[in-house]
Amino acid sequence: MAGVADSEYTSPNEEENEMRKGPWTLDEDTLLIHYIANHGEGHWNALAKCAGLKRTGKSCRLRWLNYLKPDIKRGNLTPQEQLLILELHAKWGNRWSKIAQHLPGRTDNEIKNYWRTRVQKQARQLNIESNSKRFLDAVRCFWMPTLRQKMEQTSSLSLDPPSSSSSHSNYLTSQISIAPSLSTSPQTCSVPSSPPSKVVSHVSDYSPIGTSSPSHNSLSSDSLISQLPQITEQPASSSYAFEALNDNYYVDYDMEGFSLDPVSEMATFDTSQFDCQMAESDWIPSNYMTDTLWNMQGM
DNA sequence: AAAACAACCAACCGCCCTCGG
DNA sequence: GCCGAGGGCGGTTGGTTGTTT
Repeated sequence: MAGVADSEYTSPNEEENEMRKGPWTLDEDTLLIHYIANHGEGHWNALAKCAGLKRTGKSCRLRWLNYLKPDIKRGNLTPQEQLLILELHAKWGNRWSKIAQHLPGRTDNEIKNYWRTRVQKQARQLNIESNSKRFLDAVRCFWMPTLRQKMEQTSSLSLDPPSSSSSHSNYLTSQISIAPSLSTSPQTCSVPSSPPSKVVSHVSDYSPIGTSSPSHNSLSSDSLISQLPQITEQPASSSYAFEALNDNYYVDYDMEGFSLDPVSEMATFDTSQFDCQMAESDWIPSNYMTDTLWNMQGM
C-alpha cells in the first residue's frame, strides 16, 4: 500500500508540492484527527496545509467524513438500514448523501457501495436494470418482506403476530407494505383512480407489465419479473414501514417523490389496509425464489 | 494448495453548485 | 455579471479479502 502511494512521487524537486494519493497511513490519520480536534473541520485545503498533510483538501475531507469521523458506524448494515436504503432509494434515486442523512453513522459512500455491490447484483441476476420499474417491483415483493422478516427475527422475536391465522414468519413473508414512490413511472405503474381496499398479487390477476396478455408460464427471470404484480402502491403515512427501526427514528415522507408523479393523488391512502397479500404458491414456485433469487444470505 | 473468481470498500475523479471578491 | 476557489456529490477504479473450484 505504502508502495503505491510512494510511487506517486515524481521527482525530488517536486516532492515538496506533490500531493500524496492512495491509502492513508496511520500517521496521516493521526495528523488529521488531531488537527480537526483542535481546530475543527472546514476549509479543507488550508487544513491540509496547516496540518502538514501532503493531501488535497478534498482527500482530507473525504477521509474524515467517510472514515475518521467519530460517529461513523462500522460493520454490516442491519436489515433495518437495508430496508431503509431500499425505500429511500426508491424515493430519491441515487441521492446517496440525502439517503445517508437518514441513516445515522452511515456515509453516502458506504450506502453507494452497498447499492452497487448487493442491490445491483440482484438486478444483474434478474437480468434487469436496477433502476427499472420491474426491479423495484421485485425489491418490493421479495426483498423488503424478507428484510422485514429478518428485522422481526433479530429485534423482536417476542412480538405476537398481528394475525392469528398464520405463523409469525408466514405473516411477515406474506405482508408487503408498499413503499412510497416506488412506482413512479406513469407509463408502467398501474394506479387505480380510487384507493383500492386490497391489492391482490396472484399472478393470474395481473397482466404482465407493459403488455395486455397475462399468459406467462415459463420461469425465466424475465418472465418472472414480467409477472410481478402491478402493485398499486401507496405512499403511507410517515414511518409506516419503519416502525421497528431505530428507537425514535422515523422516516419523514414528505412526498417529494410524488410531486413529480401523476399518481401523487394516491398519497392519502390508508396504508393499514394496503398490504400486498402474497399467495406465494399461487404466484411462483417458492423454490424459485429460495433457490435462485433474493437469497438474503448475502445481503 | 493454488488459481480463479467474486465481493467488498476506500479512495480518486470530474462535474456541478455556491459564495465571495 | 464574471470569475475563481472551496466544497459537495455521484460515478468509477483498483486493491484487498474471502470464497469457490
